[in-house]
Amino acid sequence: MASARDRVLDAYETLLIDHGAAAVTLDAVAAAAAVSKGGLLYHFASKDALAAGLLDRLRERSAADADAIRSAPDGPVAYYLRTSAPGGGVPGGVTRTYLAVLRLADGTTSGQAVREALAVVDADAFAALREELADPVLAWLAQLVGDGLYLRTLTGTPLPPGLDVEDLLERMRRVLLAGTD
Amino acid sequence: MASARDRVLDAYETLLIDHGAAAVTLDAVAAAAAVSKGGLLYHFASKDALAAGLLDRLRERSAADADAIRSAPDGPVAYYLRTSAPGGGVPGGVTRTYLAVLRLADGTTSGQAVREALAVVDADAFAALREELADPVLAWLAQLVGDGLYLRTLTGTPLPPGLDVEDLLERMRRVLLAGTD
DNA sequence: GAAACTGTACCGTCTAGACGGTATATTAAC
DNA sequence: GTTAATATACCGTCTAGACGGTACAGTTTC
Repeated sequence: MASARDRVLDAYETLLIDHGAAAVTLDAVAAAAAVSKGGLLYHFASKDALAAGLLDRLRERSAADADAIRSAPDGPVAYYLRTSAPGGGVPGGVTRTYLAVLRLADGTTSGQAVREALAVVDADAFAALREELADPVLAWLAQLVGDGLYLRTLTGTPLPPGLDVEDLLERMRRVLLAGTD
Repeated sequence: MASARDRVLDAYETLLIDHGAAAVTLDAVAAAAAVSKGGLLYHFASKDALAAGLLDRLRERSAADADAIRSAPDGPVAYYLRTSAPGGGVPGGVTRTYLAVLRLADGTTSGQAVREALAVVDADAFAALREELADPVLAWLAQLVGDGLYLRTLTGTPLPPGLDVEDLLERMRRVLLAGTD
């Protein structure tokens, strides 16, 4: 069994993604992590500290993902789009943490810290995409497409009927090749 | 002065966008709308009814926007991207309502209704974009770029340095023209 | 005179966080 | 080498405050 601290963060992510920020109470997180409320507060002294812990995890995983994206066999763009897409069941790793953090992106209290963490992740991804695409506008375009997919994953909006991510990838490849002329 | 009902919905939007869903209490909405709590509850019998009222407004404005997008001088794509972009100060109209509703898109209670409303708006936009772009993959691509901009607006993530929406638009025009061959 | 409010007082529920307690492992004292 | 002290990792309960919603009597607007 994973450490209690990790289990708490996992449960926090799950609750954020599946039931939204409103459903996230300390009691609910503790119950989902199979930890007592006292135990939870031992590891994270407050709800804000819990959020800060998730941001730390996001930064860690984003940094670790930077290596994966650079060494992806199909290239950064394909990797980025595939991991952003709603299909493929429950996302894991950075994507999961990223989606959970998006749910925290209110304008409230620690909202500033959330925005800064998201900005770092986006900047990392942009840098990784630029390794494949020298043209910054094209890299930005590719990233925005991926972000659009993220938004759909976040809201649960279905894909247009008859289309899937591979169609999109194929077209993106053509667009990007043509753009590098 | 606008009708109290409209002022309540305006205040609700503002609170959602500027301070997040957590800050939205009935008291806060009433105060921001310069309406008594009793008056608020006269128009919207519960918090759920208030959310439902915002979804109604979103559907109305989305339908009204369908006309605007079709008759946009630069074409649907340019219109969609420009109104999605974070720049240009506080957004108004559909964009504003859409961003507010995104903040409601938790996995909770009325989350199902929210997702359905967002799906309708997205389907409307997709249909409008397809009037300019016969190829569904290209239309989807254009929409995803716009949605990526929405996500940035939502999270307040800054644009990549040295780039703006017009750079993106110019590149999109080239991509889309090349794609229609 | 009805519709559209205002203003206030109140209730029940939920929640964050405080707090005190427990079990065990490690270290220090003698 | 055993006793004492300390640190770590929790558990379970309690409380003060916030929030949604009710109730209702009065006031303005048309």
